[in-house]
Amino acid sequence: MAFRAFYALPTESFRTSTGQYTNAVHGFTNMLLKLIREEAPTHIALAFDLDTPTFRHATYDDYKGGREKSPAEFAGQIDLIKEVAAALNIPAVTVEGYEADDIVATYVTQAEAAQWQTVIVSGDRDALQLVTENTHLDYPTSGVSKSVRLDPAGVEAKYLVAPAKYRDLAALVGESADNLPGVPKVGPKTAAKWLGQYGSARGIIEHADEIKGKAGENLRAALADVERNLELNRLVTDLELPVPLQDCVLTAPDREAVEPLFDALQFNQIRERLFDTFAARFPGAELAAKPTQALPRVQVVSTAAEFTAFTGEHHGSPLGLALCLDRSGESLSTKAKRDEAARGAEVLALVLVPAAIDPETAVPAIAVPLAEADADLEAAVDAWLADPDAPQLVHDVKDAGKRLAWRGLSLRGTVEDTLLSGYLVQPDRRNFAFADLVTQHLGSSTEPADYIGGEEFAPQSADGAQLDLFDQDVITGVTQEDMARAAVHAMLLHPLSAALHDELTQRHAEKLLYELELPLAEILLQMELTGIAVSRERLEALDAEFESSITASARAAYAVVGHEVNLGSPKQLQQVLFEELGLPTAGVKKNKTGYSTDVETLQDLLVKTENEFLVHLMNHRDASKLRQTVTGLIEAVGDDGRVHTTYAQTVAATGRLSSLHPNLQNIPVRTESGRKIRDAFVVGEGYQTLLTADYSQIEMRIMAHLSGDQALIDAFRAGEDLHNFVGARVFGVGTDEVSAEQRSKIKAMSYGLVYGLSSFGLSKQLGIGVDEARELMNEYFVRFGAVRDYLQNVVAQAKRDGFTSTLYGRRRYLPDLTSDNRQLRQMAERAALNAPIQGSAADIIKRAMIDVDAGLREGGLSSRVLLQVHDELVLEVAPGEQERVEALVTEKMGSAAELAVPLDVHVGVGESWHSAAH
DNA sequence: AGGAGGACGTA
DNA sequence: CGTACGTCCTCCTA
Repeated sequence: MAFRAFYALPTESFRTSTGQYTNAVHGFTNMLLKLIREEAPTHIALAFDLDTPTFRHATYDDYKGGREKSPAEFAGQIDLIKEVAAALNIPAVTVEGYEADDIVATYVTQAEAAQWQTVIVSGDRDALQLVTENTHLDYPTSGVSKSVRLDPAGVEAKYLVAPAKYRDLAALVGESADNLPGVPKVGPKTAAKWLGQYGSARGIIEHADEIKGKAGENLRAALADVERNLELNRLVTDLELPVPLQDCVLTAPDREAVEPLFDALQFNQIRERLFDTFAARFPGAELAAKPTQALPRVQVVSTAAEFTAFTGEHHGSPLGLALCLDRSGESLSTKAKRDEAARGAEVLALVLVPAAIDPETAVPAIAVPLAEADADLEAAVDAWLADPDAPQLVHDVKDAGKRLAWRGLSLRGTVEDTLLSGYLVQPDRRNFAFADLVTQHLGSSTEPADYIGGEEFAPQSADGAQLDLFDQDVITGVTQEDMARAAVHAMLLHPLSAALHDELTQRHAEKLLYELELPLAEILLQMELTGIAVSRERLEALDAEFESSITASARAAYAVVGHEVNLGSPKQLQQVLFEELGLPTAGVKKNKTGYSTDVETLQDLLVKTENEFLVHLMNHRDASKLRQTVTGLIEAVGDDGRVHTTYAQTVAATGRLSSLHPNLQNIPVRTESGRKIRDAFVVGEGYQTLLTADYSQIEMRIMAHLSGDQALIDAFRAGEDLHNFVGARVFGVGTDEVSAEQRSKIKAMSYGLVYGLSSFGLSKQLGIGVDEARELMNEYFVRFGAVRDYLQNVVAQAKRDGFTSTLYGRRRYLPDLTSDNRQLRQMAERAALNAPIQGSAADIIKRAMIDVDAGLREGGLSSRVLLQVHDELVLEVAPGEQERVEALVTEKMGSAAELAVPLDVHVGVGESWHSAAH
């Protein structure tokens, strides 16, 4: 069952911050609680195998042979399950030399004798032989959550024989899981037929001579196997058990035993379920989860006076702020539409809750129905939101700020954002939903019911009248439940932000939050709201251009093969390339579906065969990809003629931003036709020009700084062409004698090093031998030895600490560095190599964005930052400000960090993104 | 309808 | 067997 739980749940989602996987523990514990809840057993025991040999191994060397070693992620989870069992006072029984099944068989036999009702829960078919009228088997059908309950009739219906004869059937058929071969070509049906005729396996063996045909021959040849199987699959029913059956009484667990273990396992939701389960089973026991704070009464305010009275009372101390959003899009048919609706959902109401809730006070917390607010109330709310001395706690300030901005409200003065602090604490997490952070960091739930103590949530109107439950007209579109959820959310922001603040303090990351991420969120919000202007005409012209290119190359491709084929389908392409056209498959790389059809493969094939189809296919790929980008952009143009991306500030584990809806960080630039797309990003109405500013070779500079390699530092200080400089030293020639080919090799290697490139990878990329690549790397490291020392040291240090750090102290945790799985470990090593470099670059440009933004404000300039593309900023320059902005951006970006080498910034201006960059 | 897999765009 | 991302398409399954 533990193994089943392991395979049923994703390892990635169940991992503690120390790197221990817990998915099997989680699934198993869950299954156990469900059993206790639904079966209400009086007695319970768990049986485990040991990893030492059993008497069956002594009989048959290859017993259970050929099994794969259990995955590294499973390691330790059985022991943890045993610890869970111990905390719950449930015996976890093992017997030296025997298997779990034998333990089960012994208990069941004793229970039978006492005429108990018993349920066996096991995924091992050997248990089928134990089923009787009083002993049933829960046999899992998928994962650990679904199973069938088998009684004797059920066994017979499913396995064609009565439980008592199942052993005989299995002996004939064989059991692959135990590496026990049976009679060849004899499956359950034949075996069952024979058993019907001769009564038992013994009877069949005695009458083996009478059985006709091929099956009979096979049987006679396999008699020894059948005999052996019969011996091995008989379960032992008279073991000496360390815990007698009558001692396996289910009792209430000790909270003191459960809490520290579940803390260590970082199980929070399941912990509540556990206490609920046992509280229901043992009403007297003091088990219920710690009582949670009551939800405050929430007063719905409808006048500016009520609002300012409340906020005035709490002036200077932070209020938890939560929004009620329009949820009408939730019923849309597809996920894509629902997601889009959710992104654009309006704010209908906001709820404010103070840190200390005084139940005696007339107004402990308030809800403000924006949808119904009059101008005065709206103005009062805006004044409060924008007041820097009226601090708020928020989860996802950028999102909240954007939704408020859509209704003309500006959010300033947010002092804590639990999304951002959650990210800094665990940067590799993908999901920072508020409810998940609460369960993880506070161990409590966000369900309103848990805070209302069984009473219905009952907000009041100003005159103290209780508002009608489920009266959705109280606040337009907002139900009582919505409000209750928002109130819980706003209330929990206080303890959650405190808990996260503590964790940030422990890892010295407060500055990252307060001086980097939080101020940046405000800038990103403005960038998203502003968007970047595009020329619809240019985009549409490109769309048409790429479309005709697609049509032409498709037609030409069809002509070569003689029929139409979906060129966008790798599956159909495999058929055409390797079967119809008969292109050589030797050396072609494979993926899960067969031979790869990626560009690299197509290029290789083209060199080998010069088949024209490949050219048309690649042209088709290029044009399709470009068209996708263009169509996506056209669809994304807003009513203001601008494209508004959203920056994800808590996605990239290294500290980078990512861009989505649409992604403006992957607009083509490498090819000529791709660059035309950048020409469609233009300066907006009322502005003079676009300006791009990018760091040159920032990651290499960071590597020079972090490694302290004097040769590399000198290269940057000399201001020479980096790759020529490095090439000159590696190849032992003058700086101006480095050939173009040498330069490109050096360039590939320099960048590759930042990613943990191997000599194999380098050889593949450069199309040279592995030896030559290794030689090249050796030569490089002879000249730049401190780089090698640094890279090795980063990994070693990360292995000791469990995390890497950037220049600004941003951490990335890499538990896989100590994995037994070589592939996982090596991936983690490369990530460890890269994270400080990529992450420091991310820190630096974030710092620069804040400084540039501040500089623009202080200088009274109305130019603004529009985009960030990892090492590049795109600004929109107001008339007459170009010179000052150029100087400002160059200065602020150049001074964002003090490195051992200069930070070079390249600035360009132009009416489009493309022309500004060239 | 939704997920997996493949492919490919950026730094 | 080079890091970090997001999006699109096709194909398959529920």
